[in-house]
Amino acid sequence: MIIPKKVSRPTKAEEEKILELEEAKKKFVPTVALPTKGKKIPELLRGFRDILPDEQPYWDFFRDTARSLAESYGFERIELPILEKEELFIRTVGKQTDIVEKEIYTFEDKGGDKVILRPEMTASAARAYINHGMLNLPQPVKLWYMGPTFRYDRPQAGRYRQFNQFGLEAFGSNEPIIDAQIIVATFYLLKSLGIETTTRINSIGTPDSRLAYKTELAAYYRTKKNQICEDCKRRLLKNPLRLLDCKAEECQVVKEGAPQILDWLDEDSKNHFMRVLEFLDEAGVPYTLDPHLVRGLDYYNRTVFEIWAVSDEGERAQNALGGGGRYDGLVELLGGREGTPGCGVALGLERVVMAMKELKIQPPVKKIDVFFAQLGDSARRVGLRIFEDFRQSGISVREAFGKGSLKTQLENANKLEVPFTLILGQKEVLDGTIIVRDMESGAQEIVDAGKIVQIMKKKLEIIKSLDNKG
RNA sequence: GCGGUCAUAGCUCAAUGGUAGAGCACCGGGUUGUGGUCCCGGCCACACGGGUUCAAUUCCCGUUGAUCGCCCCA
Repeated sequence: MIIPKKVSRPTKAEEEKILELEEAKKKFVPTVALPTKGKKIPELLRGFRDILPDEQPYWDFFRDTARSLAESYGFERIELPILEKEELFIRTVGKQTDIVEKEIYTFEDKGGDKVILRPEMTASAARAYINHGMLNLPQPVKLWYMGPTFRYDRPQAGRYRQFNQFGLEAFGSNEPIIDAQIIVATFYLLKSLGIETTTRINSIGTPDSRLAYKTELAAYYRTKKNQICEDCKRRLLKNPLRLLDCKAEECQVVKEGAPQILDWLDEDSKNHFMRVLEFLDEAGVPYTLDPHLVRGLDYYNRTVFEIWAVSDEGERAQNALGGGGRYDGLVELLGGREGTPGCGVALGLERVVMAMKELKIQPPVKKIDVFFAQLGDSARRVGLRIFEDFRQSGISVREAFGKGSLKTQLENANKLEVPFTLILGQKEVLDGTIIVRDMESGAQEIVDAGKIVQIMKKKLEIIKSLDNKG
């Protein structure tokens, strides 16, 4: 026997009535959006994300490590505006680059200025160097920065439209040791976080030699046009330097016979590069020579490099953690003193955090010392003051004033893995006492509420000294 | 900007052409004020829009988003 299941669905007439009602609602309550059948939930912009509390330990770990490391290498913090004049980046990053051609957020502000959400920070740093006459400071001027940057790119793992960069910049010295120091500092920064890296490095010489090489390379590839893949045919027209990056099998033979950029370097650049490598050898920092490495920003010259995580599973990492190089023409290009050299690196923080997670690196967690549990309003009132006493004496304390039952509060305390919970009820308030519960053993003692901070201080010290021994 | 894959609770995953289940998480309870285990209950979802159909979470199309590759980069 087949029993058709009854499906309730409004009839035409009913449907019309519903529509009518909804229209009426709109008219009567014009300021309030009424939830209808399709709930409208606010959505994030594509490529943007929230960094939630549970991810913050990774970020704190990075921030703390980066700050102390940068400063121990003599870099000083600079904060740069998020919005800059569009022109700044078109001139420096390069009009033809993908970053400027398709990835920048630009708009006109109310005053009619063409502004841009910064796609990177090196240009801003150079601008600041000029604006504030930093050429009068002892050179090199070494700066570090951290903050959000924006590129309107297609989002992917480790690639967002708003992402955070950390960077080091050194202006005013063309010594190869500066290039090396920046690479070394970056290496040790990531190492301190538990990420082993290797640096792919190359030299692209001066703009002139680079151009000459590019022409030569294109000429070579043009003679082999029928042996290369479709992608490469496109690259040949658009960005010949990228030809050397091709992974297609049919292109490998052609690639091997291609001219090498190192052969086209001028003597000074070649020398400079050799000395950078010598310094890296001396520092014991691993690197791989990568004659195919080119960078997409116009301002680079001589040394260019990328930082890659070394992973056990071979080449799983798709993205470099960071990159950088020398930009000797940048300051002058922006109208600063002729011949002011510079060199820097930038790390993509989302990528660093991603690497930490993949490598299962545990960031240090800030431990809570004491949980304060309360029962009833009088206990809460006293609790507020006790909480403040603890906070001011540097003991980290957590509470759950919003909770009523002791059971729930102890559950919270348990999840936080605190060593001690303080329990304050009606009775204790009247007696001027407070219960101290050892969460591991469950042992409790009743102590004088007036001395609670000193008592807990002692107990915590004992625990800490035991931890250090064990 | 181009191509492939995908979209079910806060998370991880089921099932189904007849409007959906679990585990974890969250909230509450297992008699008076005691956690880590256990038991009970509650909350919460078919991304959005359209089409085919008596009926769509399921099939088709579009949108949005994620993901992988290209491009590029951090």
